Amino acid sequence: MITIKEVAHHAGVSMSTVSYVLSGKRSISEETKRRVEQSIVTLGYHPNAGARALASNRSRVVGLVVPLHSDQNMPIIMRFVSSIVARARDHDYDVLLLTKEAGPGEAHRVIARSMADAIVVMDVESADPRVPELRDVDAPVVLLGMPDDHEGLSCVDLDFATAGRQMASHLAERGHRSIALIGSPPSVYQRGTSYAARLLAGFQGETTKRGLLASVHSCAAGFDAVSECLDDVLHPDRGTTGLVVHNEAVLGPLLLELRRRLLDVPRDLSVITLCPDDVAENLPVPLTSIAVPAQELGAIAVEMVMARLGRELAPEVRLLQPLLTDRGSTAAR
Amino acid sequence: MITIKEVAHHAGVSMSTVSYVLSGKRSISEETKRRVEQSIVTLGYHPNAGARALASNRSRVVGLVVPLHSDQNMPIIMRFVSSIVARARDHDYDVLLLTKEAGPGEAHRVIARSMADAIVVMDVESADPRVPELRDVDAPVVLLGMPDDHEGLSCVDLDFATAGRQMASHLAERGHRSIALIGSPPSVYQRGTSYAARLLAGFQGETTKRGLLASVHSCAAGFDAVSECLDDVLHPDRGTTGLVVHNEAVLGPLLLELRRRLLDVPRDLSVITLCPDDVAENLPVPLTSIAVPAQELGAIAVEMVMARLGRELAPEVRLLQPLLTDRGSTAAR
DNA sequence: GAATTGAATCGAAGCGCTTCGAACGTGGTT
DNA sequence: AACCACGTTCGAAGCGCTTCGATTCAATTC
Repeated sequence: MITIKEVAHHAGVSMSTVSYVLSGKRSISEETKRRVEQSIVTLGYHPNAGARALASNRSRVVGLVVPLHSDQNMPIIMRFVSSIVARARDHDYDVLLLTKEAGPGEAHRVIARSMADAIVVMDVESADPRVPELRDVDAPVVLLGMPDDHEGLSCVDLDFATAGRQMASHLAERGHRSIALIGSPPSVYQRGTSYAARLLAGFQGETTKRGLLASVHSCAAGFDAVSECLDDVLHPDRGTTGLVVHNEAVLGPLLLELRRRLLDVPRDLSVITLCPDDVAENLPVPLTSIAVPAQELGAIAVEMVMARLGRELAPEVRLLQPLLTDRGSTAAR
Repeated sequence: MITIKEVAHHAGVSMSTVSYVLSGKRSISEETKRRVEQSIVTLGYHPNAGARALASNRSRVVGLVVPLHSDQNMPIIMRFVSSIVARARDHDYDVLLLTKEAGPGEAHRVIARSMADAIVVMDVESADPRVPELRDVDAPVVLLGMPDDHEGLSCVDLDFATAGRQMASHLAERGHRSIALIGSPPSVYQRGTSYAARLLAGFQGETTKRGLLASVHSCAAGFDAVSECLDDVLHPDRGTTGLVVHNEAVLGPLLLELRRRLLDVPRDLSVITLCPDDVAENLPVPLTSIAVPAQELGAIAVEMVMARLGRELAPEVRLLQPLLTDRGSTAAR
């Protein structure tokens, strides 16, 4: 193993000079810098992370708590992970993989052992049991998702309430008077997944305000469940003409089932949804949708964490405003 | 931060004694051990990972290279990740998340810097460009998947060739004389995904040996692609009566489309597939299938890596034998 | 009773790096 | 000519841990 000492010797300078060339924390003459960099390449030097962490009190690692068993939405979780890793690497940070399933305390463990400098937590729920523990973690923590009680914690999330409102408005403005929300399976609501509840609240607030007829349906994945759900949604008594779907897993089967029933989107039924853009684009019928900006949310989480590494910064909640893309799946009536 | 020194002082022993209590590498009297452990709890001591790594030359971290942008199969990738993290934690190891997309060299970087003691690489392809680089990594490396040229490398994978053979046999033994394989989209074969090619080879070997009529179809996800593919598969000239599906994403639409065409499984068409057990169980028609033993493969990868940490061990290829579960989706004819 | 053993513990030398204060020129000020 | 300031560089003191003799002491052996 090549050490900084050998590099120093090879370049004819002291260890500290090499260190300063690497960190840029003190000015070094061009000539010396060149020589040192040359030696580093020639010898194939790689700084030892442990030694660095020990001396500098910084591991250059962020811990990421990922829900690995989550029943659904793996692809979208991966988008988050992917953007978080990429942004962290931009800051020359690595990512330590912690699992939600391993329980709380994982975050505390890696911080207490100085394995990581900060923590990002994904898939945070309304009454997430991890939240209290996270408050006690002695390092910057950023949550992806917003628990009900987020006092003293930094969070990033999509503004689901506004998204709910916006989708309801979108239909209302096109003259729909009776609309339905197809949401996640009951388990998601029971678990108190905060985003589902917030979207629902926004949706209901808006429909109430506008005096629309609104029904809400919890729907599991699977073709039979979807078909059953549609029976309910489309019951003649309701006169439903617009559909808000907040359940990615259901979109494919739903559109198929509508086709099977010879119902055209948007002629017979307007549909708007919340899902990643490329999903909305690649459905049998492209859907007007609000995007889940996984990339941006991940990037912001990393930015927030990095900003809090050096200085003491107040906790902050950042709600990304929803962005609606019209793909023509909603019609006026 | 509580250090080992403070623990030692609190317990009235030397630092080394505390260290030996923790590592168990030398015998310590019951009495002393008790006192030290008590002090550790009282003071809330957590060993500093960097210092430990520096002194012991072991980071207790394994690097895991994950394909984060992979077009498909995120859920199954997560299963692998999940089992790898869990098994690594069993060995008191943490997992550093590296992405396939960040390029090769990531593995080398973390090893050279002593950020990790070993590397596990997922989603290895036939002619994986990472393979040559991995040979030069100065640490144990285990591949999940088997590149064509795996000399000098340790690999774990399902025996896809046998799986292909086995599925063909299964249908042949039930009297099917003309069968079809529905595989992954062309991109997967072009990319040279090793498992797809191996399954195909096994399938073709077996059908040839048995003198069956066999057709092979590459099929993209999406309902239209599936429908089109079925037109081809079920063309009357072929007389296809049995279907082998090696493309998880296609299963749902496929079964739906068959239902739409009023074809009953297994009465009109026998179907057998390779996918995780719970997927096979939860389809509209439960399918007879060969399982993708993600848990086991992940666990074995970790075992292999751990076994190679201390001693020098020869590279090894381990192919898990396929396990077929009959769910009644294939009939005799 | 001296010598031998082995269990239990201690002390100190690193592991490879960062960082702080000091030192050394050099050039510009007074 | 003495002084200061500044840009560069060096030396050394840690950072918190592991590990390798060395030491101690009691139990055993001859």
